[in-house]
Amino acid sequence: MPELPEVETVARGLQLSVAGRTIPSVTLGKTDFIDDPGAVERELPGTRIERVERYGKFMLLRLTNDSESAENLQRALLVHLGMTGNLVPAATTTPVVKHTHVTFALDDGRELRFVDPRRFGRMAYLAGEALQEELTRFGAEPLTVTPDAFAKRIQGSNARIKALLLNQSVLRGVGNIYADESLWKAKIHPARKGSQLKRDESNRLLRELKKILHKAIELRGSSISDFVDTEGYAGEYQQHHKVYGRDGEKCLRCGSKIKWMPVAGRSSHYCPVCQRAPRGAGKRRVAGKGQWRAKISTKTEPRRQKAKPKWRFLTSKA
DNA sequence: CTCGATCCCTGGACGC
DNA sequence: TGCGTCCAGGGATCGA
Repeated sequence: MPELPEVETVARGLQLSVAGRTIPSVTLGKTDFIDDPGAVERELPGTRIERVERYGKFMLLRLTNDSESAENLQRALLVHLGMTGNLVPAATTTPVVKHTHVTFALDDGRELRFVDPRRFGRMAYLAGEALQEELTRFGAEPLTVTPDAFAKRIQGSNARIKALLLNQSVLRGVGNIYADESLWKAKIHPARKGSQLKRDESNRLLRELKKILHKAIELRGSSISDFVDTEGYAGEYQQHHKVYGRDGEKCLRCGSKIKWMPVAGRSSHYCPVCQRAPRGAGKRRVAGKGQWRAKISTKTEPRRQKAKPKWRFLTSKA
């Protein structure tokens, strides 16, 4: 599942493989994950992929056309890989795998294919102010944020630290795996409130998060299900996970049993001894009863049907 | 402000 | 073997 290191891996691969190429044409399959499919079909042909960057968990394909200088990169294709998405360069003779939803022809005869079985990925063509506006919705880049800025965002909130790490408007790029791993390394319980973290804890957390992200990038990310880089190789960081997916196994630091609890709607893996729980953690108030009950999952009822709101990059006001 | 619940989606794991 | 069911999870939205 692509988080910052996986997206960085793919972006670097694409920078080497497709930067500089022009897109003669675009072919769309299913489009329900595209903000404005018409814009992609209309605007992409004839543009050049100037460079490929990572922005949080997004990839930015910076585009130019003939009349623009490469310095004026006011157009971009934003691609979010969701959980199962990937952008893969391929020869046209390479068989098209199932769930290939977008094909960008390239001027060297190859294709860039967007494949995403679950279609949790997102794609949008944005230009000018809309592009700028979209990018400002996101928080700081984890690899470069200063300890001061990080502490300010964390300590200024009563939300739980796990939720803050996952919140893309606080930090951009951190997902469930690297949140759990960095909290374990920094010995901070996921349910601690941001405002309750001491400055040295906030510093430690950021330091460990950066180290983990760098190491994971070095190892081309974590391949949990079927993540592969641009050349088809799996990442290796999953072999270094200390808590993620290890519930029931022994803590590699103290030998206690790794536990699991839902925090911020996501499974959180932690060591109950190394990462001391805040007061009241693991309990919640049951509405109307005035009782406390263990928070361990009461599984949800069967869902009802509901109209599907079309996903938008920008909060639509029209 | 912060929370949980719900929805999107499909493949893989698991139970019978 | 072949069903059905549950689950994973990033992110938007909505109501509490």
